[in-house]
Amino acid sequence: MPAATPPGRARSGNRRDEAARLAVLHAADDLLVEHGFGTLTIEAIARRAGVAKQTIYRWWPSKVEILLDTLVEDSAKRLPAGKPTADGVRDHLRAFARFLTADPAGRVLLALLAQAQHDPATAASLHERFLGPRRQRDLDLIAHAVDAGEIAPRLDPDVLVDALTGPIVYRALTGADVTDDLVDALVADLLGVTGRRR
Amino acid sequence: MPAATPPGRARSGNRRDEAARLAVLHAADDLLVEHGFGTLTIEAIARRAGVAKQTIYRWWPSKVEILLDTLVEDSAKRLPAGKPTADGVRDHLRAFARFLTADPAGRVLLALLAQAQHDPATAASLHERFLGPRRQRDLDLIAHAVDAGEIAPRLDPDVLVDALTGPIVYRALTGADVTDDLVDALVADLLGVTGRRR
Amino acid sequence: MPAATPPGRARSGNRRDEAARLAVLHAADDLLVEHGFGTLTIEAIARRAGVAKQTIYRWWPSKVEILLDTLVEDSAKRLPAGKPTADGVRDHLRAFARFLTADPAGRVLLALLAQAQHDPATAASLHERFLGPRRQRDLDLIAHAVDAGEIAPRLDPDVLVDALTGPIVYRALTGADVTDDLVDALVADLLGVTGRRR
Amino acid sequence: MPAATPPGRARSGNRRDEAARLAVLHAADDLLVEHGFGTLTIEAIARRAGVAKQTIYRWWPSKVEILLDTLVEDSAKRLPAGKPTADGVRDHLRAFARFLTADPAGRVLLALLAQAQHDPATAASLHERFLGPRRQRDLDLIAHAVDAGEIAPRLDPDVLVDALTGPIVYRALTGADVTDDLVDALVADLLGVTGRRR
DNA sequence: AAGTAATCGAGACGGTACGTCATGTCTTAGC
DNA sequence: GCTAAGACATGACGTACCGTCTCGATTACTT
Repeated sequence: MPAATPPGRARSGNRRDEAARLAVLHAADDLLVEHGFGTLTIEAIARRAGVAKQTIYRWWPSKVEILLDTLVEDSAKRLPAGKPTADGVRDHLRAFARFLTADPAGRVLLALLAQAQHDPATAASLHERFLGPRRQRDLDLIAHAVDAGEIAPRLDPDVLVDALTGPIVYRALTGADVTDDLVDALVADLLGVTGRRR
Repeated sequence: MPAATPPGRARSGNRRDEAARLAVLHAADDLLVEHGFGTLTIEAIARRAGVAKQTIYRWWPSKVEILLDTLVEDSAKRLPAGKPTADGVRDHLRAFARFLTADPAGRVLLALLAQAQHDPATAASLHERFLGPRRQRDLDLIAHAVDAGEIAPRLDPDVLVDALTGPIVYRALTGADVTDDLVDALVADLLGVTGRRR
Repeated sequence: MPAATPPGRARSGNRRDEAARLAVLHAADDLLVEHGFGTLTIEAIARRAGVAKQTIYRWWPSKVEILLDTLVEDSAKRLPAGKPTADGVRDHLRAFARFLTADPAGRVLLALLAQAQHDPATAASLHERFLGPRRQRDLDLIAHAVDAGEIAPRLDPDVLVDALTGPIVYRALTGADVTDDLVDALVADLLGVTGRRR
Repeated sequence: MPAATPPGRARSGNRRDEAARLAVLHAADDLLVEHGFGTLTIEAIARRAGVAKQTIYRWWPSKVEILLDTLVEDSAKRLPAGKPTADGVRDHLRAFARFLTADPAGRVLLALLAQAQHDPATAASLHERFLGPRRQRDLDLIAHAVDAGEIAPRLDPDVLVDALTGPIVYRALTGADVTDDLVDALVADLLGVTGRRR
């Protein structure tokens, strides 16, 4: 039966095992959500993923990079680019707030932001692979909205991004909830919405 | 010579050794600043402080509580209450920004905020001993300034506190600098300064 | 009851735990006999002894030194000094042959002699702690027997010791048995027994 | 140019590669002499021989068998059969002593004899491929010399072989030197040389 | 003044996880 | 069908800290 699924252990060979890669990412994600970063050890990930420790060390330099991989993949799915309108910016921030507080992948971001305080290498990776690109996208979004005459913020764009993102992240970090009302209030106060949209 | 200082090891006895307590706090602080939270172990603190491990375990339930002790003591010295004027609020935030980015004790706060993401017990302690009291003092300060007619914010006080604190903390967390200009811009945009000021 | 055995866990403190020391020695001995040197790992010894790995590393630099400890202690019990007579030398060698082939501690000696081929450090330790002293005792025994006129070997003492020990060890190493008859034949041929004997 | 030596990697095909076989044997031999048995790993042999690990596993069941191959090939070259005279036996033993102490292949024999203590499979292979045949040749040599009236040993041939071989091997195992004088003394004392010699 | 109690430095203990290495099995792909 | 290359599960290595414990010395409060 040439086309049948090979019985038992059937992958492996000379090339990277995609199944193992995914098993590691999912195991890391699950363990983080279930037991927190503190007990998230390489050994536990390996056990949970049914993968050898060495397979993890072969492909990832640290558990932080595993989490970054999951963050980058998950955030790409869950955080689509916003439209350059006042509503678009508001929805973009609402989605980010929900991501941080309700999505497992948001827990990953908070954990990495935390770990970055303890470890410069984590800080560098996090900036390069997530924070930097995201900030650039936010800046672009705002610039486009300004160009379109949708918003007229009084603050410098570089400050504005942090004035919007900072409170949301800070609330998430301190365990407070981040409601749509809160996001809307920030948007209303900082964006200088023009025209018909209140 | 019966009254002479005994050579070598000389105190100890029935009461808590204040010198040991201070040695532990300073050792923890120093090690955090020098090598980061990652390598901050109880054993390293004990070594650096010249104290037995058990002496630490007798008085502190975890290294987090050691850091909280240093944070509470240091922040009381470095973060005096602000005056309920527009300038007072501005200075208060400027001092907080400087504390976070330039003061060793600020590094402790960032480390604890980070650790709180990994460990609920840290989160609880940090709220109870630092974040809660500080937020209350911020709310009081703002309320007094509003009562005095110094400021007229459009945002709800509870949101306002995070709108001011959040960006500062977020910048510190991401390693960006927090200039007086940035603080001033936030203050100007969010506080609705009245009267002679601006 | 002041003389009673302390209840529960009663050892430890800042002094070495004799129970742990013995547990390690016995575990090593047992595992060697049961499964051989190849599977004798520090981890297995720790598991079997119910002891932490670090406790082993604290006191022994390698598994070889553990075995040497058991060898030295056991051989002292099982290999009493012989009397400086022709019969004494014969009994001494018979006991050694039995030790090598039938006694678990003899297995330890063969394993160490083997390991010494693979590792110079083992060779050095084995000489210092066992082979050297034993050779000296053999030389003394022979010298006394010669002085007493009990034996009159034609070979130089230094050669004689190896001429007697070598065949016994070699037979043990190659898995052959070492009978009393074989020992007696060697003794008869090499010792030049004098006087009333034979 | 079809007949030219292909550049770079060039042989292979569907027959066993003799060059690879020799490379493995030499690599094993070299590594044993250079770094000892302890660091002699399959991976190291493969690296040194410039051969894939699997190529080794395909042809040899263990590193012991690799060494046995080198031992059998080398000892055939370096240990010619002795002549059935008193001098022949003496020269035979002198050559064996030199083989053990000075020849790399002798180191291989000692290593295998050692490994045989740790592993019954090694013991079996070593007996079958080296020790057994060699013992038989020794017995034959002695029997012929006795028949020829060259020697008249008092010991049983089976004991005699070990009485001659044992001390030499034992000295080699314990790192002592094995001089011609020592061999000659043993021969003189055990062989009962007759006739014109001595 | 003797006894009691809590402190301290020291460090051994049973554990868990670390990151590295070698094992022997397997697959891919070139010749 | 052989080869080199190398991914994989397994498991031991020796190290670092964990948090608990026992020790012996020291010093203060009790009677």
